Amino acid sequence: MSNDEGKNVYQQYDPFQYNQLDMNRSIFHQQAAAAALDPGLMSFTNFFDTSSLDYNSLSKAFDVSCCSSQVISAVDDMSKKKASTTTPNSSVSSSSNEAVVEEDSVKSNKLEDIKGRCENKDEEKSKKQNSNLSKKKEKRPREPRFAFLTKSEIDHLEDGYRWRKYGQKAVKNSPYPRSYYRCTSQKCVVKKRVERSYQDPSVVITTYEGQHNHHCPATLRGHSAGIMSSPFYASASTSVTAASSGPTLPQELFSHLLPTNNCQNDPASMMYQNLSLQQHLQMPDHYGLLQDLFTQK
DNA sequence: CGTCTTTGACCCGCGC
DNA sequence: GCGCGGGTCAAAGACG
Repeated sequence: MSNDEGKNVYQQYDPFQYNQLDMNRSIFHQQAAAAALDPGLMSFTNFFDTSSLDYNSLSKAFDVSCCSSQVISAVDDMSKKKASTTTPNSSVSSSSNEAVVEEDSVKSNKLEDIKGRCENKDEEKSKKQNSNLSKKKEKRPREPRFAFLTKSEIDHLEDGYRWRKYGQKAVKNSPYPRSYYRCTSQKCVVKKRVERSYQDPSVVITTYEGQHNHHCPATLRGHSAGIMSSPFYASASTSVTAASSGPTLPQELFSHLLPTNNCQNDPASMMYQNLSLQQHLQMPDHYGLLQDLFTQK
């Protein structure tokens, strides 16, 4: 690694500082590693296909734009909802962030409104509702959300964190249910939804909401700890240039996505080091991993 | 016994 | 106002 520029690139990201690290980036690594681990999983081949993705939005959604904690929406809730009525699971569009902010204040007003109305309800129900409302009093802004499309037989992909399933719902127009998971770590409010695409049952749609405020738990089944170390694309450093020499991929994006290479003592990590990003980009048979990303108000 | 999943009920927002 | 769909709660059961 004689390239100073590359050095700087690596120094921008320390995979062991997960409490500082936004989830967006880590999930990217995890999914990437998962894709490398399991040949049944998708690679990033079409991830970088420009047909449907704006890389500005992409980099923002992954919070790769340095220190921004705010994820700019690629798809807000309303536009997503409308799109999903016709083509659920496949909508990709963009919207203004201002509109999202505006929706915030409107909703908070509505909340107050609803709170007032609920006061008149009967005792038993109001008991429960009051507890719910009191929770909602603390105007908890919706966390940014983003989704992954992953080709996998497994519904719930290991991503390094521990999740507790708290719900499952049938999805309209789909024979496959949607599962709701919450991060088991205390004070961590990250949630994720997992559902299978009805259009392509081999594709799992995982939607993350929020950012982990803790380290990735070390007590992972199997190899996930290694995945979390994210050495996966260590050798991709040499591929970045090639990848970014493509039509649209900004090197900056890659530089933020690439982890530092300080996990060499992790055997599980080592196996990824021979996989370059370029290799993945040259696998045309693989389905695109990330196709849709969006935030909600 | 602690942790996790299952599942029916419930709440809420939205469109009609 | 009503019905629908998404999201959440929480009791009960399964599991290690």
